[in-house]
Amino acid sequence: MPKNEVETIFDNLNEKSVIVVAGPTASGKSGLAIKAALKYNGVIINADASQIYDCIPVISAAPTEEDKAKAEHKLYGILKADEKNSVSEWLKLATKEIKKAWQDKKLPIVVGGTGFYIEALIKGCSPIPETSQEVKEKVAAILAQNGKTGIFAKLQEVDKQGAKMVNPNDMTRVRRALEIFMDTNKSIAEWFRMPLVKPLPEADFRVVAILPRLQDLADKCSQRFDMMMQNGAEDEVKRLLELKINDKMPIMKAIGVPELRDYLIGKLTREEAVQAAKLHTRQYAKRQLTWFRNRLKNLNEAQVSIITEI
RNA sequence: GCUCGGGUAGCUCAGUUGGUAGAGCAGAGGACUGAAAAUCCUCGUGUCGGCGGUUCAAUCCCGUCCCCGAGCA
Repeated sequence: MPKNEVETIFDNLNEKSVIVVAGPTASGKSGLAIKAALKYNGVIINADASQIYDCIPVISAAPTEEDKAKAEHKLYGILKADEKNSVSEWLKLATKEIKKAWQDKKLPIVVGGTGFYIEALIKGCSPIPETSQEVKEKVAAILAQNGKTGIFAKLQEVDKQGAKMVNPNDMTRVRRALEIFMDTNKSIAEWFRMPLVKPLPEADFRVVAILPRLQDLADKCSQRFDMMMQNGAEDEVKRLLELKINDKMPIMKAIGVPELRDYLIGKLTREEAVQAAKLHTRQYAKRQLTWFRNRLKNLNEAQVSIITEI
C-alpha cells in the first residue's frame, strides 16, 4: 500500500516537476531518492542545513562516494565551515539547480530534513531585503550589552507590533525582528503581511514524506551514530576544531560536534559524548516529525504523499 | 560490629523551625517567515526506604529494621 502511494507521486511527470523527499533524520530518504533518480533520470538536490557544509560528511550523514557514483548529487559539502548559511541562500542555490535540471531534461529530486527550507521552496518567502552585515553586528552588540531582556525592551521600544509577534526568550527571532526593523525601518509584522514570493511559481511539486515512528527512528539514529564513530567522526571533529570556528556558527552546532568536542577537551568521557549525541539526534528527529506532521497538512501548493516506511 | 553521611519524580538532587513537596535533566505535546541538526513554549500525585510511636496532623520529631557510601575496628 505505501509503495503504490509513492508511485502515484511519479505519475504523469512533466517538464516542470520537482520531486521532494522529506522526512526526519535516518528515515531512509537518501535511499529512496537514489532509487528514484536511477529510475527517472534524476538529479538529487540537498535540502539539509548541515549536509551543505564540507568538513563534516561523516557526522552530518552526507551521501557517500558510493551514493554519489549512483546518481548526481548537488549542494552537498559546498560551503566552508566558516561560511554562514540561510534559507534565502539555500533557496537561491536550489532554485538554480532545479532550473538547470529542467534544462538538462532531468528530474530534480530535492531531499532533506530541513522542513523550513522545503516549505520556503514550495510556498515562497517574504520579500524582505538581505540584512546588511553592519546591522547584524549592531544587533549582536545590543544583545551582548543588554542581555535578553534588554534587547527585547529595545524591540518593544522601536517596533511594538513586531515585539508582539515573537517570544521574548526566543533570541533567534527577537534578533531577527530587530534586524529587520533597523535595516528596513519597517516592522517584521508589516513584511509578514505581504504575500510570499515563490522562487519557482511554475513548478509542479510532488512531495513524498517519510514519517516513521519515533521509537524506530531512535534505534536507527543510535546505530547510525555508532557507525559514524567507526567511520572517523572523532577525527572529523578534531580537524574541524583546528579551524577554530566561532561556536555560534551553524556548523559548530551540528549534532555530534559539540558532544565530541566536549569529549576531545576532556569534559565528557567518550561514552558520555556518544550517549549525548544519540539523545540529541533522537530529540531532533522528534522535532522534525512534529514539523512535517503538522506542516504538510497545510501544503496546498503541492501533491503530498505521506508514508510511514519505505 | 561501631561511628558518621545518605535513602524524596525515570535520573541527579532541593525542601518542609511538623499542616502530605519542587528544580534541572529525561519524557510527552506544540510553535516555527534569511542561524532551522538552530531557537522557543506548555505539561510534575511521587507508598518523601519499611514498620511502629508521639501529635489534631509526620516526609520532617522519637524508636526500630532494611539498603547504599565513607571512616573506624
